[in-house]
Amino acid sequence: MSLQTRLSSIVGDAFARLGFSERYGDVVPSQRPELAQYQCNGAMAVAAGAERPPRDIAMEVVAIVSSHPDIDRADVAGPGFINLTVTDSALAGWANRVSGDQHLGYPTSEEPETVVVDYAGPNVAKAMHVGHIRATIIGDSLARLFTFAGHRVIRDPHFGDWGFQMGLLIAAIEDEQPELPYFDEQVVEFPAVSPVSLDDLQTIYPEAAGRAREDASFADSAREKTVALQQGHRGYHALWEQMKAVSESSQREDFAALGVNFDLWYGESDVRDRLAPMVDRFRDSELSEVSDGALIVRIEEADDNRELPPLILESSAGGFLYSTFDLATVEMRVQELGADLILYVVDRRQADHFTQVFRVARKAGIAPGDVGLEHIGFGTMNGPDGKPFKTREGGVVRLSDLIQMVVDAAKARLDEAHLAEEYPEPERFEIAAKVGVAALKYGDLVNNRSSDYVFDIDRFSSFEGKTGPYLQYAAVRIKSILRKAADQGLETGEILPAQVMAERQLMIELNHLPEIVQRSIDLRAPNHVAEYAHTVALMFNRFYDACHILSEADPARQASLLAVAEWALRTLETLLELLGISVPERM
RNA sequence: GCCCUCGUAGCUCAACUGGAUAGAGCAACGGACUUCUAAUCCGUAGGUUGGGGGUUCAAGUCCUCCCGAGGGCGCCA
Repeated sequence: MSLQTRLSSIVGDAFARLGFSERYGDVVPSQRPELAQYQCNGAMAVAAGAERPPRDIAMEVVAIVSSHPDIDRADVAGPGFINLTVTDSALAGWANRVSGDQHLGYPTSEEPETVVVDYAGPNVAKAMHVGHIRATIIGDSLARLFTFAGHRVIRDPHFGDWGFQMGLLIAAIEDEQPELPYFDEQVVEFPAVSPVSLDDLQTIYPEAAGRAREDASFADSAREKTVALQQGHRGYHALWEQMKAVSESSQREDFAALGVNFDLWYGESDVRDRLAPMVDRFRDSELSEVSDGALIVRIEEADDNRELPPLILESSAGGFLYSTFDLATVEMRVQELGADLILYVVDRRQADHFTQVFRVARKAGIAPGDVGLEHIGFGTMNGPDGKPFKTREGGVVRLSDLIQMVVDAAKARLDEAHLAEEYPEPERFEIAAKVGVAALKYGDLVNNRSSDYVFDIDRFSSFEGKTGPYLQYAAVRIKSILRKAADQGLETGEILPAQVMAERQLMIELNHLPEIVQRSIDLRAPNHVAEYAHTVALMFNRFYDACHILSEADPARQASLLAVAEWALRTLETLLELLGISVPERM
C-alpha cells in the first residue's frame, strides 16, 4: 500500500460514515504544495447529487479525518477542496517502510500476464535511422515498465524482412548483376559472402523504390520476385538470407549502443510457414472475397463514420503483404507464446493498418476476445523546421550517426568543463557514452508519446536543466556521499521525522512512485515516469543544498539523512532503469 | 472530398483524463562555490491555453462552429 492509497481509505471511510460512497475519498498529491501535501476533491463531486453545499460536506469529512493520528492538518479550501497534511512521524513511518521495500511501495501484479511488446521494427536493407528511435526507446521503456509490474514480457523487434521490399531488392540486383548465381535456376550452391554490403543496400533500395513508382513493368517484376521468394525460390532465398544477415548485424550494433535488448529476434519471415495455411482458411471461409484479383477481408462495422479500406490478405500477384504477416504473427504469439496482451509500438500513421489487423484477428478468432491488441502510436520526430528530421544535405540521419553525435557532444562537454579530468580515459569514454545515450533517451521519453516533437541536436547536447544527464548527476552525487560515508564508517539508520521543508518535501515526493508508475503503465506512456524522475532529482538537489549530511553533528539524524539519500538514490535508479538509462559511478 | 491528430510563455514541452493562482527546461536578467561534485541551487520577468459560442459549482481538458498545421484514405512497410 502507498501513502496515497492509505489517505484515500482514511478519507473514504469518512465519506462512508456520512452515507456516501467511499470512492469520493480518493486523494491525490496537492496541486498547491504550499497549502498541503494531499487533496481530495470528492466533496464537490458528491454535493451535486446530495443537493448540499460542497463546503458543508467537506467540513464534516474534515471533522472526522482530523482526529486520525496520522493527519497533522485537514482543512477545507475554496469551493470544497479538502487539504491534507500528514504528521512528520507518520511520514517517517512511511519512509522507513517504503525505503526498505523491494519495489519502493509499488505492489507487484498478483495476476502476471504474458505481454508481447512489438517495437523498433527495423527493415532489411535499411540501416536504422532517426525514425526508428522513438519506437525503440518507447517500446523498450514500456517493456521495462511491464516487467517491473510483475508481468512476463516478451520483446520482439519484428523485423520487416518478407515483403515487397525484398522483391524490389532482388529485382534491382538481378538487373544490375544478372550473372550472379542466385538468378540461375540450375545453381544449388551459393557463395558464403553477400554480394552486397549494407551501404550498397542503402543505395539500391531507395533507387529501386523510386523506379518502381515510375516503371510499372519493373514494379510487376519486383512483385513476381516477391512471390517467388515467398514460395521458396532457392536462389532468391539464399540472396535474401545474406541481405538479412548484413542489415541485421548493423541493427544489432545500434541496439547494443542504445542498451536495448530483445527476447526474440523474430521477423515477418519467422511466420512464413503459417501464411499459406492461414490464407487458405480465409479463402474457404465467408470472411474473405476476391476483389480486383486480390483476396481481401472487408472490415466495415455498422457504426463506422467513414469508409475503411479492406485488409488485403493476398495480392493479385499471389503474394503476401504486411497485414498477412501481422495476422499470422498474432496467431503465432497467441498459440506459441501464450500472449495475453500484445503492444504494437509503431508510428501513429499506421493506425488504420492496425484497425484492419485487429478487426480481422477478432472476426477470424485468431485473437480470442481476452487477448489484448493495442496499437501504441507515437508522433513523428521533426527537425527544427517542423518537417521530418533530415541532415543538412537532405538525407536521412542514421541512428548510429545520431548516437555518435550525442556521445561526442558529451565528451566535448567533459573536456570543456574540465570534468572527470583525473579519471582514466576508458572511464571517461564510458561516462560520455552513458551521458550521451541518456540525453537522447530522456529527450525523447519526456515528450508525450502521441504528439509530434521537434528534434534539436543542440538541445540534446546541452546536458543542463531537464535532461537525462541532470538525473544522472543527481544520482552520482548521492553515490559520492554514500561512498564517503562508508569510508568514514557511517551507516544508514532509521529515518526520523523531517526537520526542514526540503527534507519533508523530498520524503513526500518519494512516496509518489507507485501511482506514477501505475499511470505510466495504464496509459502506456513513459513520459509520466520521465517527468517524475526530474521532480525527484530536483527535490533531492534542494535537499542536498539544505541538509549537509557528512557534517551533521547528531549521529542519529546523520544516519537518518543518509537513509533518505539512499532511498532517493534507489528511487532515481529505479526510475532511470524504467527509462532504459544507466547511471555511472561518478561523472 | 471523407476521416484522424494537434494548436499552451520568445523557443522546446508538461499538465495525474473536469478541480484551486496553467507548470518545467532553454534563452534573458539578478543572486549563491575556503562545497557531501556549480552538469547544481535560489530569485525576477515572461500566458485572454489559435478564435467565437455552449455544457458545468468548476473547462487547456467535454460539445459546437470558424482559422491554422500535420497525417491517413486498396494491393509499400
